Amino acid sequence: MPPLTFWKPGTVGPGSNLDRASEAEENIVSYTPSSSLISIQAQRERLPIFKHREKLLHCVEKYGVVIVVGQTGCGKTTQLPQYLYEAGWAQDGNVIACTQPRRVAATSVAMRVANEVGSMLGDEVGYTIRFEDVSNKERTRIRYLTDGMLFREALSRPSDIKIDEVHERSVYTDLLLGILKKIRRKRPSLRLVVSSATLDASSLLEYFQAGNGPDEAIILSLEGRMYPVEVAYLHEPTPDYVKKAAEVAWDINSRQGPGDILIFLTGREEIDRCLEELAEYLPTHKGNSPQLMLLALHAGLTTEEQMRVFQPAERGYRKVIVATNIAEASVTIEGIKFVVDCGFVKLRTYNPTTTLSSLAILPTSHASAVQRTGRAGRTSPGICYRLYPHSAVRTMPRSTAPEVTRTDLTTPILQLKSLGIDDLMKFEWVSAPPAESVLRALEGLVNAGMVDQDGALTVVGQKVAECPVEVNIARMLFSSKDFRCGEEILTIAAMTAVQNVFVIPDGAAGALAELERRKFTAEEGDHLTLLNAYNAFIRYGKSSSWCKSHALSFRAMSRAVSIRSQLKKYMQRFGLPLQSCEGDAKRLRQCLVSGYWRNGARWVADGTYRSVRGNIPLHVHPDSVLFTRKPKSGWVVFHEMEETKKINIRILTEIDPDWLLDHGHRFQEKDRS
DNA sequence: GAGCACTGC
Repeated sequence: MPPLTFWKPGTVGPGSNLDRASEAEENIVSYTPSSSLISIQAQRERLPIFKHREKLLHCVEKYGVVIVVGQTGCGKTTQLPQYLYEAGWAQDGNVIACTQPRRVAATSVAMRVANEVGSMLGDEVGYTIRFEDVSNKERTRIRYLTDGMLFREALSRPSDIKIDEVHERSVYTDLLLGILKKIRRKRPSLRLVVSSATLDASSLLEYFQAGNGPDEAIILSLEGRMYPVEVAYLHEPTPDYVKKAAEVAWDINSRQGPGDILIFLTGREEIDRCLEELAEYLPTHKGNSPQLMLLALHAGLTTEEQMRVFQPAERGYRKVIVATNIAEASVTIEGIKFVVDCGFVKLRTYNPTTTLSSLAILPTSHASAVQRTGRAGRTSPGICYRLYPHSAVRTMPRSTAPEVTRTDLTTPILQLKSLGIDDLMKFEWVSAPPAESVLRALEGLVNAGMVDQDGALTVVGQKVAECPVEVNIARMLFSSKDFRCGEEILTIAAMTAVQNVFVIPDGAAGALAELERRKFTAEEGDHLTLLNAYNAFIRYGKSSSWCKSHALSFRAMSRAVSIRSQLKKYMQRFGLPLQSCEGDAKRLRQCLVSGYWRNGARWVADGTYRSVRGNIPLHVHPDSVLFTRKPKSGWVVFHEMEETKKINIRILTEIDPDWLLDHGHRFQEKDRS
């Protein structure tokens, strides 16, 4: 193949005249390897953050909110809570709560800190995530938890310090920041330490100062410890970044020294195509460069397949990992020296006018690009190849719009209501969602009987707010009492909450898996098919090898078991009976309609459906058992719809259209206007 | 007629 000529001259290789990215954090050095030979205390003191200990404590003393800006690896997650603990902030029954965006982060950090403090996990140092509470009400002083979990506990178990990892602005991060600002007005003794990316720090500062004065908050910058990463750009935009990514990876392999390659693309389809492109290069391999070990990484893979990316390459091999955004923050792979970034990401957006959510491929934000670049500098200096021209950087958004501005707010609004925040227009959002999203959510809640006409939470609304499921699913759980099918609805609720239940590989194995899946197929549709799969999983002893031979994801099935048992506790608490419908699928389907009545759809001659809410063609997702079949009645309800290239509906069940009428009158009045 | 980025309760 021809040598790559599209890079700016000399951008590749050390000492070159590099077209560097401007952001300072890409050029930070000073790395001290930790050694097991030195004491824990000595190791802690070697961390870059240690120099800032006194200053930090001084700030926490003086300001209500301290916004900490620091790099991954500077020690803020493990050290800050300990500094606060050592300085006495966890006395008199107070707890230092530290939130993490993900479950694995909360547990692994808690383990490390427990070790450093010399505590048993769950004693002085503990963690709380869904399904697992390894903490002690009396003794735990430092508690790591997911932000969703802290939000859920928000007003019931007050803590005195909260540390937040807010780079990834999940809905719960935003809700938490909003209510914590409010709580601080009532309880000024509560301290808040918020860790943020450089780009967001000043807007967070303004947010907390607004209405509270300049002494409310301060920004504190910490030094990180990353290796420098050079950044190279294309001269011209590329018409096909998938092909280009493969070309660049092959070029790196023939021209650069050792080090693994990580390629960022947007989805499974692109990943597979890129791997095919790379495979075509393999026969042209020349003796003096390493062989390539090609690996995919996305959430749809089994745990086993995901683990392969962590295994070091064999001698004479170089790993090329082609990944989705999962590798940007959720998963960290050591030994990556070269990053190839396509500059795009698949993002969910929400249109409140149509209540349609879309999955679109959009340019990454600047913050995201920096994060991807940093993946090349974790263990040694690296190079990041951005598959777009330098000029494109200016047109990129500074950071990704927070999730709260691009999602359905039905559940979050219900939860805010249950926390006593009634005047939603006055709620101080860090980033305000579109007013229409808030109105739509309220409207939906009124229609579902969760909120009354005056905007007050109803009795059932208060209960549903506590349930960790979507509102329509919660409605089914409650009406299962009338249809005497609590057992089955509980299972269905759990199964619809997990993703990637059926594992369908490509090629011949995929056809076999398809056959396996048909064994669970229920005439009535996908909900009952999921029910069959779950019951079979239980019947065959929740075995992982059984899952494997029946094309089911053991991970997904096990999660469904956990969710089901959690939801069961809520049903018992609310006095909902756990009756079985004894095979009466009609009752069960009627119960589904009680939750999904807004998602009714009619089959039309071309094989698509039309929603009761509009006349747009809805396409059946190919995973559905109704993909190839017309329902006898011509009507279905569906779990969700999403726009990609077309509008797809997923998880369908055939119904009698008359069942919709009981619910329909409400919708006629409200939604059509 | 053919496809799901990623979390979290």
